[in-house]
Amino acid sequence: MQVRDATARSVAATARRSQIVAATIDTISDLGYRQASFARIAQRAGLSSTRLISYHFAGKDELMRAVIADVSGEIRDFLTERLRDLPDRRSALLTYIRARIEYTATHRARMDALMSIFLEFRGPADQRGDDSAAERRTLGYLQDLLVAGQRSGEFRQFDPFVLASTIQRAIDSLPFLLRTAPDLDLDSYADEVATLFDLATRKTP
Amino acid sequence: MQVRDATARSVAATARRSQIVAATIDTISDLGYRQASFARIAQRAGLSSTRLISYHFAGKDELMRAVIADVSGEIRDFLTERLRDLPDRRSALLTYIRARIEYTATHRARMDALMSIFLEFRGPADQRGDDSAAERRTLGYLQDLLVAGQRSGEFRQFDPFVLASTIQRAIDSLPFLLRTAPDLDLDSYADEVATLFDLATRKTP
Amino acid sequence: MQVRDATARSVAATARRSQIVAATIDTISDLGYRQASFARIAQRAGLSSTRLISYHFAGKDELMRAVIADVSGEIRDFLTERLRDLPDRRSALLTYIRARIEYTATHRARMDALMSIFLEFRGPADQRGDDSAAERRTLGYLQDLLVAGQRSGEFRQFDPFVLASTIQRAIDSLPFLLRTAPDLDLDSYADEVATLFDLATRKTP
Amino acid sequence: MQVRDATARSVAATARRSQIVAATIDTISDLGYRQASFARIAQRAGLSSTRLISYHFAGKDELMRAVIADVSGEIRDFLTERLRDLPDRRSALLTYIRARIEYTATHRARMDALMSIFLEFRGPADQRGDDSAAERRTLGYLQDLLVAGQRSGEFRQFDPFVLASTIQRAIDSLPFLLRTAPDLDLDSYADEVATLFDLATRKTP
DNA sequence: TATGAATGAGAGTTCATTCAT
DNA sequence: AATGAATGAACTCTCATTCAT
Repeated sequence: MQVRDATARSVAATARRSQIVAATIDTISDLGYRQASFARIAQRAGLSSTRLISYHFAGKDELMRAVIADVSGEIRDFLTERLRDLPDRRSALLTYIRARIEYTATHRARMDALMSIFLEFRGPADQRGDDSAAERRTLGYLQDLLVAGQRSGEFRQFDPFVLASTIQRAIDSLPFLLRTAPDLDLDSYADEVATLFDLATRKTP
Repeated sequence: MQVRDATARSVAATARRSQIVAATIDTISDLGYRQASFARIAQRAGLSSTRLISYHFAGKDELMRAVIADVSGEIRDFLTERLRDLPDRRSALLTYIRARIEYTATHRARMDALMSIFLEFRGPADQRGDDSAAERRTLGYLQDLLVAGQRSGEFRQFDPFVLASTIQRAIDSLPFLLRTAPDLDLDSYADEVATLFDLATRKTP
Repeated sequence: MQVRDATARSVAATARRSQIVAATIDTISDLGYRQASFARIAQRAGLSSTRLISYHFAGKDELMRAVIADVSGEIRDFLTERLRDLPDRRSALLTYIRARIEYTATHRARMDALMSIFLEFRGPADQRGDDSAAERRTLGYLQDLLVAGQRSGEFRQFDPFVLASTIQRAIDSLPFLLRTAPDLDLDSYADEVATLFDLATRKTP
Repeated sequence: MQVRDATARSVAATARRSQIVAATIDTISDLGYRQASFARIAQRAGLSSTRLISYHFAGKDELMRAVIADVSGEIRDFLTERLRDLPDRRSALLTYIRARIEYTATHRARMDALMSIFLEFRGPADQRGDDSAAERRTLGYLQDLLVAGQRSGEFRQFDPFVLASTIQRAIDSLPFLLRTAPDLDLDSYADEVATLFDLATRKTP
């Protein structure tokens, strides 16, 4: 019998799940999604058998969804905190960009794992429509922000979808960039990207 | 004895390799990298056994490298043709962006497969250093272009690496964007992206 | 300490056992014996863990034996009631056939489960000798009846074992027949089978 | 790559498949369907790994279908031979019954395996509609025979479906009967069953 | 009377690759 | 240039059961 009902779950079970999720994140970050088998995750978590993972998660998909929920929930909280009380859309946009980059900088493994999973799930095209909910939500936030800024006259006229996508990709791909260039100065990187999209969105004088 | 030396290869062998490479591209594009097993590729190529693939390619890696060589070679030719005789760096940048998007639009499966492979190879960090040669070459071209434009005074001062990366990602991620939005109008998409990066690079008035 | 001695069992424990037995019957009837795992039975019984089943029953075999006892006891009572005060063996035989079919018609799930278990238990030849006690008992009843009828001159001379087996199978297989033909008219089915075996057993004129 | 196309298969592959099918029949007959795992079948066939079974058969279902095809094909040939040139329907019916019983007597393991598979496949109700094709074909033959005999005036009026089912079950259950009574005299068994259904079908004088 | 957590054994299946011809 | 047969390793997942409380 497995523990599948998220509403009622014991403290011990929650702790185990967290432990497994953490091991999963580390494993994916180090070895990539494909190498992150139950066996390797169990090994890293110090578990004697993969069976315990199957016990706590209905399957690999549910485990990955748990990772997504865990990380993207944390990001949401982080962003919510940072995006509070901002005077205008331009500040919101630039803060969003900087905050996302900062989070990536300070949570490399988590972001790396999250993006690896997204890529993997997006794999067999259209097949996993529902799983990218969190992703679409974020894209939606950006798009809404851009539209609002256009309406308020802060931004020039552009296609909000294209801009939002481009911004999103620029940030989302940072974990992969960090693999090739782990010593990248992320402060100046954030400055550059913020400036880049500021220039790309502001009303041309 | 197997045929692995590219310098001396018969016509028949070359044809077989091309056939397998084409089937690989289609399979990856349709099912994603992970589902693109030798069995599925062989099936699509109409081969009775996976053995024939192993015979012509030393391993999965070599097969994927062959796909990369095939597609990125074609892209290089396409770009070389388009980027000839341009008056200035700005034209070169915008033409590069438009040309890459056009190529993606007219060769969806090829680009999808190429990007899927790049992502997969990039996976187990640092492990596949050599395989992204083609990728770095492209990034290098963009970076050189941007640096030259800055020197000539056409572009503002920015970090060429960051800009080049962002442009690259915006274009590279198009195949994945097309999975979610296959009906995207790629003409206007090209306009938007070109404008975006024009504004982001030009000297602020 | 677990409760396995049928002689002393509390009301609550008995109720739980009945609940589990009922869920087992439904599960087997719906999904077949093989799919009737503890997990699925627990789910249907509304239990949070398979542990509770293991607690009340020493193992899967004991659970199945409980189902057999439950259902075959009910059948025995039903038949005892119907077979009371019959004038001759012929009436007894025809009434037995009709009563068994009627019980099957009005207790489809129970009979389906019972027969599924019998078939499963009979599986690994000779291995489960003791479990088919109830089955042999029924066969014995039929056989005794036929022998008595032959002695009294009501039936012709035939091998009582063969006849009893054939009658038994004709009735026992009804649940499986109902899977393929759920809309079978069981009244006329009973008529046909009763007539069939009446003709097969009566003294040829 | 697996061998799945029945039309073109090498001699060696056919031999291997036959060997595996034979081992499967023995295993099922000895241990029952459930215990007949690939591991046990491989062991009995003298193969070093279960992998070879998976290589020759797409899955467990295909293996079982191969067993069904093998055995039921043989039965069909056997019956076709026996049922040739019979003067009337009554002879056909009695010959059919005797021939089926004789085949069962002389091919116990094969029939045992066949019936075990049928029962297993029939398991998850309705789910495997197509697999019992061979079964329905046989039932159809019997039913047609009975109808023809009624039209020609050889048989009394009864429901052909009920009679056919009962005859079928009486014969099909013989392998299971043989498990409990392996020393059953099958010659006299055949006599009894033939007489039984002769009386049950003939026109009452 | 009941529970959550954990377990070892085994299942079928997929994978890229190799042997011998 | 090509082939059929075979392989070992690894995969996720299910099973009934037991431990400790």
